[in-house]
Amino acid sequence: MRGEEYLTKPQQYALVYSKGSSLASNLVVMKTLPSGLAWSRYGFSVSKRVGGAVTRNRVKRLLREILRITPLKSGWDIVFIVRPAAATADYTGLKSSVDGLLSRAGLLETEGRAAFPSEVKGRVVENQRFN
RNA sequence: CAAGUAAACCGGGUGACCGCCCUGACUUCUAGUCGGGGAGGAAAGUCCGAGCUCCACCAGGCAGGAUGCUGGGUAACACCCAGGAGGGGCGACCCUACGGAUAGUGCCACAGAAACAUACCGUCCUUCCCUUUGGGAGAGAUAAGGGUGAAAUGGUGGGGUAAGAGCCCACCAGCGGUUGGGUGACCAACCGGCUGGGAAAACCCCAUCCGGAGCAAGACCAAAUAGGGGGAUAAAGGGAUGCCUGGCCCCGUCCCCGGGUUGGUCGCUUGACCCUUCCGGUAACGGAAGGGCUAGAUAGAUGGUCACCGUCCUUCCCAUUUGGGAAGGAUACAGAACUCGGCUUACAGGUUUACUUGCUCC
RNA sequence: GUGAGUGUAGCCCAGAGGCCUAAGGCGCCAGGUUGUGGCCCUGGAUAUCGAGGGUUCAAAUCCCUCCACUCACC
Repeated sequence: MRGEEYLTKPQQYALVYSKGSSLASNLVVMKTLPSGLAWSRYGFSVSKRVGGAVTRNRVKRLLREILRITPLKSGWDIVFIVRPAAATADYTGLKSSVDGLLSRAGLLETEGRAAFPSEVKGRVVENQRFN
């Protein structure tokens, strides 16, 4: 798999965990960190508490499909941490949950800029202060 | 028809759109176009056995571990097949850690006289004493009966005896021997004497087998750092990795500290492989001929959204012999990571074959 | 991938074939004490010994197979 749009190294995950800001729903927790790159990268963290190899693979495939369709704002590293409740969720449930989180963070390409430009700016400044 | 036993197998299908990984050809210039392929019977648990790679090579001993009726199969096995013995089931059939307890050491709580060599209550005989019915003391015989226990030294019946006892007899169980059958485990017949627990999933003994580490093995390329400090050493030291010994080969060095690296390619899928037919073998399996190529990711591909059809269950309606229609629900266990052979465990539902028992009809 | 370990009451734990119907501490309940509460005293309840099977006369303990969890190494 091409590494351009994905987070692959453990160090990258550790950076987002420690310095990123988080938003949560009942299915997933989203951690975001501005990367300064021209594109956005994302990754998934599905622990064994979610289920066996089959259910964990299925959750990752669903999330990959959702993020393939969804247009993202560029310049962010995003990690989705899956909660055990997502094991029984279907595609539409996960999609609404992820879309809700992304729009709350203002990372959707179309909606985000138009709806909450000021809040997005504020969030970026806040994150940079952490760095 | 019902209940069951044993084997083998399937484990959703078709279509549309949007995607992922590998690969062939073409275009061209590093992205497209057109093809081809893309999870399992357990891929799982990681419980065994191997291949492969490295540890320089070989042999022996100790320790440790594994296996444990017999014969065969296999690359090997704790697996498989066939057979024996024991046990279970009316039966088809199923189950079995199934070597050794006179090689030794230790254990068997409580109860009981006694748990390994013992005599409590008893039974019998005899001597002495108490004047008698009877009682007491002592010497001896006995292992039938009582009682305890999970277990008490063959069982049942008869004879026999002072009372008893394999003391004797018949049958049964066990042991030993002879003969016969079988490659063997073992079986059958006959004879003999009369026989003294359990536990080796307590330590152990016997027989057979086993070197260690693991694809993050290992090889190559690129990049980067150091070319340092300390110690041990020349008839010694080191190089196998539980310990020891011997041989042989290699190194002139070896160990510690410090420093660097987590990129890429190979290994990586043609293999004890799969299918068909024939031959040998009771079978596991082996041999021959012909045909086939069947996932290779690297934060880890094999997916997502729908539509229709299957299969099963429930309810209702039509029909009342099969069946037809509608609505709702269910559609399992589970995801390759070096590769095989097994074992074990999980699994909605279904198919086929052979057989057993019972009921009914001809 | 390899190796090691743990599972016993709500929690922490003892046990090492028979005296285990399982000890102890914290917690819980009831009573006493106190004007009330705490401390204290007395009594009590709470355990399919992770699950299943086997060996044994007898298993929390020995053996086998599963399940869950933890740790170590590269």
